[in-house]
Amino acid sequence: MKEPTMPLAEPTETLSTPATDATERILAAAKDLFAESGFDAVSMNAIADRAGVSKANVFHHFKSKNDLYLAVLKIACSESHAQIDQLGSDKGAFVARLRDYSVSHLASMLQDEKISRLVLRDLLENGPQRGKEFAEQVFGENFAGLVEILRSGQKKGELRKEIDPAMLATLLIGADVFFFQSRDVLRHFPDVSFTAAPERYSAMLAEILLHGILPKP
Amino acid sequence: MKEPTMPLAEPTETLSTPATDATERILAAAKDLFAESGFDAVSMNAIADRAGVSKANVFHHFKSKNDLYLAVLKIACSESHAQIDQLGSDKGAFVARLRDYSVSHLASMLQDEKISRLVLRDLLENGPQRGKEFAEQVFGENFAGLVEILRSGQKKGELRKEIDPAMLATLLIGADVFFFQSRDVLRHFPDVSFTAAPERYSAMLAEILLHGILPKP
DNA sequence: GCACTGACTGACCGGTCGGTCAATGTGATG
DNA sequence: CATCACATTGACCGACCGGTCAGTCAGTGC
Repeated sequence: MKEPTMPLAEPTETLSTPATDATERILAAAKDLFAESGFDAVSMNAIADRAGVSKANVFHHFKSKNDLYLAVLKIACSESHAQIDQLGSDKGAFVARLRDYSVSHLASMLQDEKISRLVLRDLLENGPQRGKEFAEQVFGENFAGLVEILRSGQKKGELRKEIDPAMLATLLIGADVFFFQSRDVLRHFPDVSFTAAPERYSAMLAEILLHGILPKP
Repeated sequence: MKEPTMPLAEPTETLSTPATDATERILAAAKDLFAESGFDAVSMNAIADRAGVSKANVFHHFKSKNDLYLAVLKIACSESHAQIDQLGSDKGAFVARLRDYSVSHLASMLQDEKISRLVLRDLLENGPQRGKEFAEQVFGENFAGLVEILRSGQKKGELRKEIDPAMLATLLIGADVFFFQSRDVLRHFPDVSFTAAPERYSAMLAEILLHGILPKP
């Protein structure tokens, strides 16, 4: 926990860097630590140390620990939202779209692990609602978008009528979330061979689901 | 957080109850609180209060907070293990077995919510390994048992050869874990209709998977 | 020169944390 | 009754928590 690193990042930039330099360093440090260990397990001292500022300065830029956490979560949610937006491309056949969604969704989760962990932790924790609103909105739009894709496919007859789109969406997202959460554990099991190859996991997932989804095999 | 409840549970039993009365009350209180809020967010004072004893007495029966947590987790794991053992009944056809497993597994998770939350939290947390060994063992045996069922079904030709048993097992367990974790969130989504009916969720899950699994639809 | 501002800091606050300890009560054994 | 083992307790400790505060300092406008 002792990291007095980066006392001064780039001394040559002291004039060119904006006044918000410290604020951004604090946000970055908080993002890392909150994502890694959660709200309770991170102290303002630790954040200040990693950001290279004093604890009092953190309170100068953010009125409370909760405020800082909300700021971090808001940024994470907006970044998450941006990634999700470019997921539902309307091109191609339904099967291709679903395969694409499966691969892209998991890949985007793994791409910025910190953000995913941050949002997921806040969303699935049942403690005091800190910023559950933001996280739930992101998750909700993600979910609704997927349901929409499935429903449109269902109307065109590319998805069996008996299938509940919300159930299938839950299964798709749940499979990705579970992979994200448990890959470190699954890695220890001899039977599991896909923990290091998420794209293979996505492909197998789509394969299993499709052959139960397609109306005519 | 103020619950001075049960100062004396049953005063008539003071003699009939064994000397380990306090120990059991401490374990019960710790189980509840740890399952509800996790290790860090629970103080020894809170546990002592709920158990109706002094904090010093808790330290008399358990040498440290970590020790108490491990004791709770050990019990939870053994109970979890007992429930899992009666899951893999060898009777019936493969399809029925898989349907049965899907329903029973989720039901057993929901039956003792505290235990499930406790084990899952410890297992999926990436912080310091408190008792990850125990939780991982339980989860591992659960997983291995399911893989075994699937493999035997595959040998008899009741499961497509292209299917990776470990992948299918991950999907089955992951679907249940995700449902368990996110049902409070999913409940807020208008498209979702199964949050209050886990047996319907299990049935739909089996339905989707089977029609992709069965070699001849 | 001077007033003003915002970034920044070390020292400090009340409170809670996990953990310790000497003292007291109690029940069984002799 | 004396003794011993053990359950139980309130008082206490140092460490750390989130948060506050008085004050330093560099830059800016007049």
